[in-house]
Amino acid sequence: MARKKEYIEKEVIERAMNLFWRNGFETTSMQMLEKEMGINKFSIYSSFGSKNGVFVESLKCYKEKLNQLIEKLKASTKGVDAIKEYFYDFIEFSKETELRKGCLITNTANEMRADSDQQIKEVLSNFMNHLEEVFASMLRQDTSKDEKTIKEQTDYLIVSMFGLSSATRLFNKIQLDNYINIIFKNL
Amino acid sequence: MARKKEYIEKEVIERAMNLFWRNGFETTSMQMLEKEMGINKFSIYSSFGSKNGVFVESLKCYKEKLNQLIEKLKASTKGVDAIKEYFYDFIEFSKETELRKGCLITNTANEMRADSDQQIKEVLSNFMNHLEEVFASMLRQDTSKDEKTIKEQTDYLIVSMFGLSSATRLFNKIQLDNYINIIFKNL
DNA sequence: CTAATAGCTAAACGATTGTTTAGATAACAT
DNA sequence: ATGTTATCTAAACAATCGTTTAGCTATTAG
Repeated sequence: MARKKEYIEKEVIERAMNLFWRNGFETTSMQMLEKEMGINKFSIYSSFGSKNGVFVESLKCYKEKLNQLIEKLKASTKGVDAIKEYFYDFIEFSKETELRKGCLITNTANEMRADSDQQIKEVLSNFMNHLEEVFASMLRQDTSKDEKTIKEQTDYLIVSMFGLSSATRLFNKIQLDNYINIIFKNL
Repeated sequence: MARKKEYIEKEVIERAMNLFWRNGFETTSMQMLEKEMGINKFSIYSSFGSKNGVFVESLKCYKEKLNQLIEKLKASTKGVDAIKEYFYDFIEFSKETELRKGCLITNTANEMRADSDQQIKEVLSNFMNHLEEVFASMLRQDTSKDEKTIKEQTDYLIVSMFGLSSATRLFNKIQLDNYINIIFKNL
């Protein structure tokens, strides 16, 4: 028929994702996206519809990457110790030489306001629910725990993930280690 | 000499602070500030110099309010239990009927980027250091703890505060209670 | 080779950003 | 009462925001 795309959508979205990860949604402009994605505004809009569209795809891309860690977690039989390993895996995953990025999901949750985009909110809450289930099923590997304890500890771990995400952006390695060590003393 | 100001700077800053607290720095525009503070852009600029200036004063105002909780904490002799009380006091403090605001300090820390304003960064790190010292001195009330343990547990509590701040914005009362209960299980 | 068409470049869109300025208003010292 | 001057209102500033459009380019089908 006609001309072919000179870029691969998966590739340019990965670049966009890294930019959003570093700078957040509000601070990232279309101008910055053009430069980082290496394609024109027209191409961005024809592929993804809007800045929000680029962001939603970026979130999906991030979730896919994070899902590799979660799959490893799910495959383990080490119960709560596997969750501790996941925390360390996450630190390694979110580390960057120049800048501490934290977790794109929790960064976005922190950036969220009452009137923020509904679609993005749903992506976030779906992810949180999924992670919650995985944590719970890992905790249940210790059959001595009753469901009330499972619920309590799951809530504790989810909030701890938020603390850890902020921590990877703001604090040093020693402080992170101290944090993680004590988190799992309590379980 | 001439005309007098028709507003009190402390009062309009408190209104600005509440707006920043609800919406964050980036999302809050001068237009919104005008409306919320009830004064003209000209007045804002002549009193505070810039949007950044308004924000820095808002942070100071927030710190003053939070400092009331911290003073109560410092006055206590209940050691780690006093810190737990501080966590609950903070939840009460940051609660709002319509919207969950979290902590302005940690919200701002989460919004911070590599190229963000230096003055704001300093206000944040000063506060973090102060809170760290207070937590440490409360933990030292238990004389059986060595300094290594004090350092570990202080780092843990600081990061936990970040988790709690995000949590007050995103999660419900039950989840918060579960979180706080386990945080203090074996400190 | 030619016609059709999707993707490209680049300029422009209106709206809003933070900031400044010109002129009207009002309170003080004399 | 009057002149001085700080504060007010309101309009305008350049820059940037996310988004759209017009026209050139290049690929493919016939």
